[in-house]
Amino acid sequence: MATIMDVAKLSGLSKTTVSRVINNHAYVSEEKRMLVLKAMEELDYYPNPAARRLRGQLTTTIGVIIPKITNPFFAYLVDAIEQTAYEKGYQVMIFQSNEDPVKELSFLSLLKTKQVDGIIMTAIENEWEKIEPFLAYGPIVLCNEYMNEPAVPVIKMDQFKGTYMGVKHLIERGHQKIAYCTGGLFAEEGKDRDRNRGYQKALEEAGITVNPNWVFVDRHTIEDGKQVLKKIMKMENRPTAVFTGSDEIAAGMMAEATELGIRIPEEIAIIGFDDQPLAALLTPKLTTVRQPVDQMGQKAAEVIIEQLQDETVAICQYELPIEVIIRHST
Amino acid sequence: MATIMDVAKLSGLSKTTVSRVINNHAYVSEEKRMLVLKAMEELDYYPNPAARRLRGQLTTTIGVIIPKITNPFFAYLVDAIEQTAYEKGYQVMIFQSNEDPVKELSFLSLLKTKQVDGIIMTAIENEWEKIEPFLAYGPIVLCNEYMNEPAVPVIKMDQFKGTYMGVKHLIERGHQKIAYCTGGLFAEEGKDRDRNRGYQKALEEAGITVNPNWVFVDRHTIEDGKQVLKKIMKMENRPTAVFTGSDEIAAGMMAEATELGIRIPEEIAIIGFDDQPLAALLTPKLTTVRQPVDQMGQKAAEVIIEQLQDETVAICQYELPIEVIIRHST
DNA sequence: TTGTATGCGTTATCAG
DNA sequence: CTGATAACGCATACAA
Repeated sequence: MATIMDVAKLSGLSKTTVSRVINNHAYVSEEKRMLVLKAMEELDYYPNPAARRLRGQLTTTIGVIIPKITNPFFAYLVDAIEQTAYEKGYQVMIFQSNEDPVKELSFLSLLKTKQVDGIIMTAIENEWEKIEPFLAYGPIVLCNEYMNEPAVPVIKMDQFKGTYMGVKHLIERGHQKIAYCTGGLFAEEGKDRDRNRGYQKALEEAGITVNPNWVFVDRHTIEDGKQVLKKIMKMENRPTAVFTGSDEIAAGMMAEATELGIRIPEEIAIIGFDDQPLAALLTPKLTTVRQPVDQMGQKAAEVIIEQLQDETVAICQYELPIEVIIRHST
Repeated sequence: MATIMDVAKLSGLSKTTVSRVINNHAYVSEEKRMLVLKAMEELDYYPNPAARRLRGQLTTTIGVIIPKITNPFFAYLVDAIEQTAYEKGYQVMIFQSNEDPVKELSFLSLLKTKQVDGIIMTAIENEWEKIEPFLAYGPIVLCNEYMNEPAVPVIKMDQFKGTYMGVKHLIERGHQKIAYCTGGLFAEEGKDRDRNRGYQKALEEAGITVNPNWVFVDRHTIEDGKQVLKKIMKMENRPTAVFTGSDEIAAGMMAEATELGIRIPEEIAIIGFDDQPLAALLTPKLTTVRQPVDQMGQKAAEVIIEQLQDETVAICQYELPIEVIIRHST
């Protein structure tokens, strides 16, 4: 590995001058700049990131914290971020928290030693009070999650509206008994709070009251979906439609329904969330709420890079549109 | 961030001694060791990886190069690797090559500056001659790919057998006209060569000759699958079964078949590859060749860590079992 | 406009 | 058994 010293020697100049051209400083004569550039080329020189980090420099590295890469939603999100970052000359490091707050904190602390210049968080496992101090070491951007304090840039989707529209679609189809399945809790605050409100609002407007028996919390996987469907089918008074928190859950429900010989949407209508490729492959094709995951990833990358390049840039919130894709499961 | 110097001061010892206890060197009295440990604890000290890297030290970081994270096969593979590595105290960095040889090389060169201690490659985009030199900087483990030279550890699955068994299953079901769909080329060497051989062997044993019109190369996506099915359906003399290179392709074919009102498996039987969660969600459920991706990822992580911890360890090849999961699409 | 000297946090070498 | 010192590669304050 060629070092800055090698370049200096070959070009007959000092380390300092070489460093200056690397970092595009002013006060370098065009003539010497060329000399340096030529030497760099010749030696295939590339600055050692470890040395830069040790100096506390930025290194065009951004970290992305995700709960789980096997969740397609996050895989696509990461892909979009990576794509955009790469085009702008940034590398991304992917960290799986597995929803473990301790891991999340340990990833955040990578900022301290400049292992990463900034971090995009796509979920939040800790109290904001625990996360906030890390801002001193580098920018944090929230993507797909948000806090009420406007201390950091946020890129999110209008989950309230998405859910509202999804449930409304069900109502328009004539359903009155609509179950609700969420990855979070059915609470005023915390995860999926906006979705919860969207569900409630839509029902309320139609003069329907929430039936707590039909609210399923903390459901994530295909297996969860299967269980939920089984549960529903055992109920005496059962819903005719269900709004789910992800296409996976919806897929699990559909698989179980097929197993049990229950017809969709005739006996039970199902709507998903995300619009993953999977959705269009199911039979019947799944009606779902599309999240513009590519746009979101792209925006998140753009915003954090902007923060990195210009510390004074304003802190904004971005809300991306969301839409219901009507197929054949409702 | 506390540094080694802070620890030294607090414990009343020198940097050197502190460094010695960090690295478990011999020749440190139990008494001072305790002093140091206590100070480290108190200051929440953690060695700066950048400094270590600069010194050319190992840093318990392993890199994984994958083509594309949105491909569920690789998402699950990465997840398994990450899980295993984490348990053993290693972090993993994920790099997407997007099948770009240049990117692959740039990731490999991270070894030079010890950004990563070792690399697991899950695909190979360059000639081995280009990759081989990087071995001088750290171990490389091949996972899901292999070269004929035994210079590096390899963890692979018996793709030959998997394909052979899959095609044989089709033959046992009475099919004689069996199409073949691969992500690589239908060549003696290169990507998917073992699968090609498995297909040929199974046909040969049954006295069937390969029909080149029924061989589809370089197919990867759901969309590709749809196209292939359309093509097949337009043929005058068309196959009654098709062996596909991935569950995605199979899913695409099935979706298109449903669209066209073609019954599976009656009119055309389809077998997938991978056994992704998706496979059991399709209608009919997809018969597929299961790849033990979790085991493979785990083994890959174990092997590279072994290499890292003991340079003299033997270079082995591991071949994992593979099986046909018979469901309802064949 | 250019160069010298210093320090970032570690570990290795060598002397005590 | 312990400690001072140099070196890893780079960027900056300061000098020239």
